[in-house]
Amino acid sequence: MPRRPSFDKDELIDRATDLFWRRGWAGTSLKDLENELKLKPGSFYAAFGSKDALFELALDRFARDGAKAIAVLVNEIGPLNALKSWPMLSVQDAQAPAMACMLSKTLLELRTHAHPLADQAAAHLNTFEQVFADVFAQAQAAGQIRASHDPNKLARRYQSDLLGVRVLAEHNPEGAAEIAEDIAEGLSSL
Amino acid sequence: MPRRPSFDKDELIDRATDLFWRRGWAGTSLKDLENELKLKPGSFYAAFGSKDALFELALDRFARDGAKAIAVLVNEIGPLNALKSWPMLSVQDAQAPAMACMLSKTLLELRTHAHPLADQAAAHLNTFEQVFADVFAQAQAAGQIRASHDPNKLARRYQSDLLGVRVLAEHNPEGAAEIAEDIAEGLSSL
DNA sequence: TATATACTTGAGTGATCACTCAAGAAACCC
DNA sequence: GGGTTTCTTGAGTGATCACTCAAGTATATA
Repeated sequence: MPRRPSFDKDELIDRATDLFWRRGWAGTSLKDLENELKLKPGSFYAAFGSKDALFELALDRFARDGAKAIAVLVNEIGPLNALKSWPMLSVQDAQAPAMACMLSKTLLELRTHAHPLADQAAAHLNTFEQVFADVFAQAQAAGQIRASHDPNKLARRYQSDLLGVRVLAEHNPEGAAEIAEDIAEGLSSL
Repeated sequence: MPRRPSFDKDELIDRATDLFWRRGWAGTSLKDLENELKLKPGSFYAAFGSKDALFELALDRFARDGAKAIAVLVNEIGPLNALKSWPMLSVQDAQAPAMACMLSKTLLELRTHAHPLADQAAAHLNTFEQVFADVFAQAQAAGQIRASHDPNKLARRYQSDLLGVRVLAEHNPEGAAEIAEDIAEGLSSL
């Protein structure tokens, strides 16, 4: 009996994620979303409920895709090589809407407004830290990194380095590539 | 013959800088500024011309104050100790409106909109990189860091580390303090 | 084909955005 | 104190914000 929607909701979330990542929360208007998703306001609200609800889906999508990419990389080239490659990949992804991490952009934009989406971004960042800690632990288990290091602390420093180089990449891509190389080299002496 | 303004423009710029640093560009409305600066719209526009013009003054103020603080620190405790202290000071400044650097916040918020203020922020970041390079060079001249290192590259990596730890500090102050300590320790082995 | 059940449309909501401007108030020189 | 000049005030500008909703349309079952 029901009429079926003419769009693939999943693909719409992908497109919205790109838009939000590039333009930020305040920088993306409903009109922008309507144009990008080819949805009239009524359909938009029927499908997603609100701009913030869609932004939350976009944060989840961004985090899910990132975690998946890291897992694939670990599987393909091993934990240490994955950690060494990731910074350069992050900083040189020509397809990415922005160099900086969407989570850090959201955190910086909304934290001081006490907006729930900032907490959501922070939670995802913590999850990534745990993901990195797991990969460091795997590298230790494989004898690639000395067991005396605390994988949680390595992960925290790694994430800090990653956040920094991705901010740098926004205005100095070449410099950022150099630093990404440095970060990778630094992992060799652990 | 002329009536003199009842406010100290310089002090108003300080207050505006705090507000912009905390809330960001889109997150600070004219109404916010009017409340904070106790200025009616007419006076505001007579004094500053536009929101963007004041934001530009605020970026300049932020950069000037930062450069001044670093210079004072170098003068008081020497170049290497200044570099070692700066990350922890940045991350633990209880008076600061936000942990993250105002320049990086502005860059991330406005770069993808091709807003002139993003270029302004990027230019200030480059200036800071040069300031750090000078301090590294001073540390080398004082024999505190090996001369074989390229001070420009050290400065770039240092700034990347600093940007990262200040983003981290937004949602994990304790972790950020640990990393700030790490960054300082890393400078000892140069 | 008739009917039920969605999905789609787009004009319209009040709120807020950055900003303007004309009129009034205050300070200075003579 | 008169006259000039500037500062201050605040109501008001059109534009845009996120969002609503009633009417129209398409699709599935019966």
